[in-house]
Parts: sequence; C-alpha cells; structure tokens
Amino acid sequence: MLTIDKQFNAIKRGTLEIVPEEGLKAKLKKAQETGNPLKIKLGLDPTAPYIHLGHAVVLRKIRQFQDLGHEVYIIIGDFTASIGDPSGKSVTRPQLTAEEIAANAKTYYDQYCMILDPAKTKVVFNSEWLGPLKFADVIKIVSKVTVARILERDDFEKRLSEGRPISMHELLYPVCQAYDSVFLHSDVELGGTDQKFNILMGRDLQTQYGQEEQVGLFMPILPGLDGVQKMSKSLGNYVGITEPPKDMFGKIMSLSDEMMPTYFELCTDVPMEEVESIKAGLTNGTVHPMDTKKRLAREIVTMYHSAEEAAQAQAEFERVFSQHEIPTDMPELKLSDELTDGKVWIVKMLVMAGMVPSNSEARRLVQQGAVSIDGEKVSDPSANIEVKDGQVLRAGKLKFARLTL
RNA sequence: GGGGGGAUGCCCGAGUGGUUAAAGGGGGCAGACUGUAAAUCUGUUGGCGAUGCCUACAUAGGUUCAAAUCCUAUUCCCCCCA
Repeated sequence: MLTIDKQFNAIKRGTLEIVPEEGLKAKLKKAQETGNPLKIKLGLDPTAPYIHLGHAVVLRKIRQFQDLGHEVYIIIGDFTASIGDPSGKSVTRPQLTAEEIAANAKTYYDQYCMILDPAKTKVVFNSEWLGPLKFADVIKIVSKVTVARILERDDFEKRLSEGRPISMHELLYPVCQAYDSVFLHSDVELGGTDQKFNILMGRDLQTQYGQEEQVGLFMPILPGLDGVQKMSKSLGNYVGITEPPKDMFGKIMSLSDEMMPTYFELCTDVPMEEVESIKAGLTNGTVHPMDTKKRLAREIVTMYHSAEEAAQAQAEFERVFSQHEIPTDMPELKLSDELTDGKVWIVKMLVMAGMVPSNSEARRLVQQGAVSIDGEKVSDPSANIEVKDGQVLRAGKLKFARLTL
C-alpha cells in the first residue's frame, strides 16, 4: 500500500488545483483506515460522444483513483443536457431523445473502457433522481442557494453587466450539478477549470445538507493541435483515442514544440522528473525536438494501441516524411469502370478517391501543383491521364491512393 | 403592451439599385521554406468537363432593363420603455 503522501502526489500530477488539498489527504487517509472507497464523480455531457485526448486527461485521472481502489461514478447528464451548461453562446440546446442519449452513452462506454476499469465504473443518468423531483422539492433545494452566490459565476456576471440575457433555467444548471453531488454523497468531483463554479457549488450544497463536502479536483484544459484553442472535435484540432495508430502518430507530430511538455504531463505516464528534464533539455538545446516529439507520439500510441503498432506508425512516418517515400499501405482506387480510351480525367480521380469534396476543389488542387501520379506532377485540370495499374496518386502531402484497373 | 435595431459565404464583418461570387480579417486548403513542426512568405477558398453557365446575402412573393441593396408578408434574434 502506498503512503498517503505518495497517493496524494500521484493524484496531484497534472492537476491545476485541488480544493482543498488537505481535504483530499484527509479523505484518502480515512478511506485507507476504514477500507471504504471514496466516491469519485465525473459528469459528462451526453451530446458529444467522441472521446479525444482532451477528455482523456480527466478520464486518466479518474483511472488513477480506480487503481487506488476507489469507486467511480460517471454521471451522464441527460437531465441537465436539456438546460445546457450556460456559456452564453447557445442558450437553447437541441433536446436529445431518450434513444439518442442511450446510443451516445453506449458509444461513450465503449470508449471509456480503453481508459477506465469497467469493473470499478458505475454509469448513472442524472434524470434518474432529477427527473422525479416535484416543484416543491426544487424550491426547497433552490432555497439553499443565494442569488448573489449564483451570480458570482463569471459567465452570469459578465452577461448581466453587458446587458445580455440570462434565462432563469440557466441559473439552475449549477444547482442541478451540485445536487448530483448531494445525491451521490460524492467525495471527489473532477472537472476542467470550466467546471470550477459548478463543482464548488456542490461543496456548498453538500454542506447545506449536512454532508462532508466533496473535494474539487481541477484538470487543465488540454490545448488542441493548433496549440491555441481547447481540443475539440468541432474545431478539428483533436486526436481521438480510437484513431488508427498512423493517424494518431502523425497528428501528434504536427504539434508545435512548445506544446510537448504539456502533452507529456497530461497525456502520458512518463514520470514527472523525466518530463522536467525533457523540458529543460528542450530549452537549452540538448534535447532534439523531433526525437522528443516522436517519443511523445510513441507513448501515446502505445497507450491506446500497442508498442508494436506505435513502432510501426513511427517507421511509417519516417518512411513517408523523412525519406519522402510513399506509405506502405494506402487506399485503393479502382478505375476500370471509368476508363475512356484507357484514360481518366484527373479531376474525377481526385473526387472518386475522396480526396476532395468537389470537382472545383480538385481543379484548384491541380492548379496549385499539389497533385502527382507516381511522383510526376499533374498541373492541367483538364488532363486525361493514361492510367497504369499500381500507380500512386498523391494530393498534397498526406493523401495517397493506389490506382488499380 | 409600446418603441427601436438586426439576420450576409465555414466564422467574424463591410456593403444600402448596376463591372458584387460579394471588401477586410480569422479559419481551412495548397505551394515555398522546414523537423509533415512552429513562425514567415505566396496562392486559393459556392457549384458545374467551365474563356462560359448555374445557384447564393433569414424565408416567400413583388417593383425594376438590373436587387444583398427598394416594397410586402413571414420566421427568428436583440435592445429600450412598461
């Protein structure tokens, strides 16, 4: 058994803040003494069922708790989804049907299992306890929270002062989330910094209900591949945990150098001392950035696939980009039905290969000199190409297809 | 309930009768440079086998030789007063 301090330090890695740190230590201690596991809470929005490295940061932290023997409750916020966490951007959210939520939850579950221990994970829906509440119950709950307290929330405060609208139901969102904590008697709630207000609200409400307050554990928001905005699918700057090794490796290699230490810390299990020395090495130039990035990519691919696949992905990467050779495997494009006098229009090929969405886009690529066949540039958008079996069509740096007849 | 403002391409945002497929910026894509990086520079960014044609400025009609721009109705959003 690890000492409390060691447990605490392991958990602390990568966290932005633990509120309060002493509270967590006390809980860990109590759990060890009594043998009762802590209840770890994580709320998830059921609307976006695609898990990427950004989500993984929090999930991996949760996994650590499991490894220490604690119980994890994943709360699917199906009830609260009908409110939507107030952001001021989209006040109204599309209502999901029960089927959609169930389907999303299932997809989620399949992906969690890549990170979490399914045996120690309980998935619950907050509609289960929020749904049956009567209006009188709601008033009772709400009476424990003051308006001033609610309006402290950045987003509300800002909107209020800017004269932008705030709907009543939005005020209820943090309360609902806090009530989840009360209902579950949670000991620790994890979330991104954007969850700070809601999680602290949970502490307040638990106190009101005479419960021991939960500890808030905040993880940083992982910046996306662009290094600027948070990782999100809709921004396209993400690495999905179910992506093929090759894609995962390639995407990580496209990170900017400055992002590397952050990714090492939040996305891998490389010991912190080593992360620090890598960081120092990068700063004083004793460590080669590209090698380091390859290491990073390898660590991450290994985590979600395997060491062999990671090695293969790296070999492939080096082959294509360092030695400028073509990839070993690529999609095939069957052209036998498209031949006219043994020729195929270049634009048509690109569209058929799925490399571009439209003929116009294909023309543009050709005109810009991004298209080649067997290394020979095609620059005329109206060209009809005489195709030979096995030739390689390339568009831009990343898109390849083998032509077959 | 009354008064006012607004809805433009992936996003932001100009444009108030005619060289407007629509300025500018962001983002994306491509090229150069590289370490498939970042930064920078350049080009490009509705569709169509295409020196032209079609579709687009919330929706539906209308005026006009000509509309994103004017008129009418509809939908949605915001602000102020009550």
